[in-house]
Amino acid sequence: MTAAYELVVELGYPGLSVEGIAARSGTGKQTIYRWWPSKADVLLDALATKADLHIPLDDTGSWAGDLQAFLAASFRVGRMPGVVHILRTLMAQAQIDQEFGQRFRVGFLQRRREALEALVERAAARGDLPAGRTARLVTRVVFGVIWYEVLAADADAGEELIEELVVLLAR
Amino acid sequence: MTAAYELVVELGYPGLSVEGIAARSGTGKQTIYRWWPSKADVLLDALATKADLHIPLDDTGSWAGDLQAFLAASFRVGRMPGVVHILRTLMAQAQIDQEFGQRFRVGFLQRRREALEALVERAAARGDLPAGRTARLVTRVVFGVIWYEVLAADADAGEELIEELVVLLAR
Amino acid sequence: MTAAYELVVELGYPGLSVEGIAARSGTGKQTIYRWWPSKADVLLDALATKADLHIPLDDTGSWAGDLQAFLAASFRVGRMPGVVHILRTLMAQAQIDQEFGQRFRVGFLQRRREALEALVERAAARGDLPAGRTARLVTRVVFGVIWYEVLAADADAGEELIEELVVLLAR
Amino acid sequence: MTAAYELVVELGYPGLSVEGIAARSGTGKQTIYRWWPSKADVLLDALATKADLHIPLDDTGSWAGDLQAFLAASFRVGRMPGVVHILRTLMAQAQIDQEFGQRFRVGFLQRRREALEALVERAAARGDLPAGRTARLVTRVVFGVIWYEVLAADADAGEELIEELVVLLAR
DNA sequence: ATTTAAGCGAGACGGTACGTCTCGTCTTGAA
DNA sequence: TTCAAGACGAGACGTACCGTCTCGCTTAAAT
Repeated sequence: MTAAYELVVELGYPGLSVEGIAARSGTGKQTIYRWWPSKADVLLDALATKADLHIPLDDTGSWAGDLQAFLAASFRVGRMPGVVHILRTLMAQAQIDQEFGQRFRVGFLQRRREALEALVERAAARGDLPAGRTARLVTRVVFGVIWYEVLAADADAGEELIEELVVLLAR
Repeated sequence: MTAAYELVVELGYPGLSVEGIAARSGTGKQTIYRWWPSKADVLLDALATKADLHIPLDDTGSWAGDLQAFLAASFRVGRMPGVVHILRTLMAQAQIDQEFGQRFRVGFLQRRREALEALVERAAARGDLPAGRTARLVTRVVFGVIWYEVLAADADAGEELIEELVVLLAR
Repeated sequence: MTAAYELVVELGYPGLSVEGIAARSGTGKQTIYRWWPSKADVLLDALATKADLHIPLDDTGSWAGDLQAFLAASFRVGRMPGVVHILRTLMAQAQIDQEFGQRFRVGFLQRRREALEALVERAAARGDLPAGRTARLVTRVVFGVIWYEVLAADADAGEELIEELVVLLAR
Repeated sequence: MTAAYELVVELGYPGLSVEGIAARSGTGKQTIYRWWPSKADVLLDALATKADLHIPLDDTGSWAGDLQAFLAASFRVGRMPGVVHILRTLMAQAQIDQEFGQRFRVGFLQRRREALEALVERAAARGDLPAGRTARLVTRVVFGVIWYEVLAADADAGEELIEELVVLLAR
């Protein structure tokens, strides 16, 4: 079901209406309102279902390796068709719709931040985290760069950015 | 005129309608459409008019000092009432409305990026830019962190983040 | 069960929904659809059950007396709380819902017409029916006046109308 | 404009929706809501516009003649295609929708009643009104019979009913 | 005593229409 | 000639019910 909405999204637009989702998926509008509080939440579920957003947290043996893997996986997901478009839409809705914003921040953004924080803590425990790289700084820089890329960039980021970030944050 | 819209915005909402702006400012809707292609552009103008977004590019003598000044000024602007709300709304609209997105990226985001790039170039010319801090990396990190703060943060950033960033990017 | 719906009606409105009836009576919607083809039919049954609509056809010895008794009984029923409201609703539904209209006309209106016709025939047999008072004319006039009272009147009819009708139709 | 809705009505049903009226007439829904408080009021206007409901009140010289003319004109209007259907729908809505009911009773039913009352008064002044035919009784009987015919009859009334009524009410 | 089946309450489902809202365009009337 | 005021066509919003459709659960009869 969510898969169907995904399609709507890919073709889709901010001319995406609950009306349209219902028509496309062959359901009534009420059914959608029964399960999701807003169309942004449908999108969020669709994103989670369709694009498996799992970012690997396997121990590569070093902080540099872990960070490199994390960034590479993140950019790989972003290269899937439609994903960037959905991410933009979700972040936009989170600004516009207070309540969805809350859900999005807690259920999505914070969760990802925690994943990265776990990596940072592992590095700290391992002892190969350079000085001054607090979990807070690292998450802000990493997710800041990623989201800025998604929301504000005119050109694709490419591999060099990953490399530069790894050098910056892991020496 | 733009000043009046500002007020609308501060009181305002994403329940901000062209209808409402016109009523509040005592003009007809048509008059607004004559001057701005969308209500987001009104907001953008209002932001430029009301909140002087000038970021000082005066030479403080060192890259660390320049960066520190730049960041401090940026966060100071963000602490003005309503500004963060407007920035969020503009970025959201830029995702939703393709054409405004183009104008916003070129006329606003890129312009600020160029300001910071000028600082980086000055540092490079001066010779006190640490290795690996390309203009591209620095702008992405700085604006990434700022925008992430604006769009995604649950708590205020505070001064420490500035300090950490300066240390990170300027040794 | 029908008694419960009656209550719904008395409190009720044309904001009367099958959903509401089911909730109020503590049953499922399906159960109602199992027994009645539409909510109007529920109302019709409720009317028959709750308000005993029996109109006395006992021989009073004269056509004038019979007619007087018939009219008095009819108006008495109409003065029961809720009955007029239900009658209005039923007649309205009969106009809107073709199939219920059929059932209502045959099973309710016609039945009552036949009762009055029997009275007219008794009068004719007795020989005290004034000239020109055919069964058809009498039923149309009597039920016409009653229903016009129910559907269109702004003020209550009162006793004088009965008297005038008796004089008109029975000399 | 109202003429267009008339068409909707003639094809129409209680499957008549504001949505449908708007689509058919090439307007937006809001425009309809701007001008009429409910779709029943649209119908009422359409009836007044399309079917000229003027009932002649010319003096025929006698009460019997006046009444005969009034009844004949009324039945003639009722024989126009669609008119009976609309009348039924309006009366039904008047029962269901309190506020429209008020408007319908005062602006339509009462107005017609007054027209007939004028005839009765003329007859009284002329002196050829039989005893016992008060204005109230006559209007109730005449409109009662007409509306009963419209709302409850299974077969058409025909001319004999007019004749019988004239005899009954004008000797 | 166990099975079978009917009827039940509950309520999700695909739909339709509601009346409200805002959009961006078009039309007036006064200054 | 300009512009405020606001009507207009369009169409999405979220709500309310419609009538149909499973679901388990409870009886009650038939085995």
